[in-house]
Amino acid sequence: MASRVTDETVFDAMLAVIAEQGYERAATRAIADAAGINEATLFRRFGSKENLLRQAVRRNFAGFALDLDAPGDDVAADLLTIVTYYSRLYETRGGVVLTLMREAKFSPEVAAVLTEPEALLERVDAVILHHQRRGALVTEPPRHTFFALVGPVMMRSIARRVDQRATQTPVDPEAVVRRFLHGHRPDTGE
Amino acid sequence: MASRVTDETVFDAMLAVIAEQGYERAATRAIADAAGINEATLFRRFGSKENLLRQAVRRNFAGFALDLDAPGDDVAADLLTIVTYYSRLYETRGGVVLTLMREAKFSPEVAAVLTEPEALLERVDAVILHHQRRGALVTEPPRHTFFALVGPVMMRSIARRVDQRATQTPVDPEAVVRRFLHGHRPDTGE
DNA sequence: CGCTGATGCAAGCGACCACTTGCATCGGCT
DNA sequence: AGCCGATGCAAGTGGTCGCTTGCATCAGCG
Repeated sequence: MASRVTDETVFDAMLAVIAEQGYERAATRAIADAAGINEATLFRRFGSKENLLRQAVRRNFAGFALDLDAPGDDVAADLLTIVTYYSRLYETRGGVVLTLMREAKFSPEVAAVLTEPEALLERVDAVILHHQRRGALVTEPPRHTFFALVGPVMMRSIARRVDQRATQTPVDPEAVVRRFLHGHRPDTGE
Repeated sequence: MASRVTDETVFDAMLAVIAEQGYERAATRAIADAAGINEATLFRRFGSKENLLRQAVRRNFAGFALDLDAPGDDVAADLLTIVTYYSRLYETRGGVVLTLMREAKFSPEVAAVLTEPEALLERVDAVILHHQRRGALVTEPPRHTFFALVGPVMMRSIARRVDQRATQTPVDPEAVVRRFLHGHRPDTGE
């Protein structure tokens, strides 16, 4: 009874519009149109643009569960879990994620919304620390390790959206982990 | 005669405002204030916001020359040149570069301005290809190599501006290249 | 000294946008 | 059937912003 057009539809519409316009440019009118509802309805249902974003982010990234609770003896396996998660995220929602990350800098509105998904990073930190202590990874601030691991994935996602000539090939998480662990020299014993 | 406030001052002001506000939010009024001139003067001198951006970018990134014309036998040395260049760029102008890259996606105005600095990437491609053919690098699309190399640097620059808890430590280009070539396993012979 | 051209100032125009409001409509519920 | 809440529609409000304009000022140059 809530509505003929579900909230999920509106969330998807919003994320889609943000992906191609950015948050600020994403006019509530355009979001409403994309969702197939009236702009007034959108405000009656969600109150404000910020609140709509918050709900959309929450509902969308809650689904992306990262199974990281029990880091084991296998570095490669754990890193693969991480890379796979982020490459899937960037593959499906890359436009939104990057836009929001950037826009958070100057929009407290956006920043406030992003605090929730950021909690995920702490769990990643823990896993990396675990393997550093085991001696399976170079010791350095875990965020550095994280950036080195995920940076390539993320840059390809950025490039796909900026550069025409960039590869459209999706990232191969196994290759990323292998290169990360063994380096980019050919035939180094892999 | 030209003016008491130089064009360079205005360019710097614009890039500074963009770095913290983004291009769209960077109000011409705010730029003019930051430069210490009147908004009307700004338009009389530069015509439009887009043209101002173009001149600012041109003048600012022309200075960043990349010395890459003669790739040699030393992969590490050539990669170091590349990483050093980009880490310097992100260090000093990271806020602007990333913002513009992202905003280019939905603003043809910005995209048009960025075509010039993009030419640089082709020279980087050539160097990477050269070393791939020499057998010093894994063979893959050169842009992939580039992303894997520079991704970590760039992500740290992004993080510095988004995450409070991120490292403020500047990137060490030598370490980046070493890890890139040899991987993140400790003591792999290096 | 008188001209010229670049500047500052203040006001305004037109466009866009988040958000509101009043009213008619329509669907499900009792 | 009759009610009620959610919707669509259209118009509007107030704010921001790119850009313009008219006028006064001020510096350099002959």
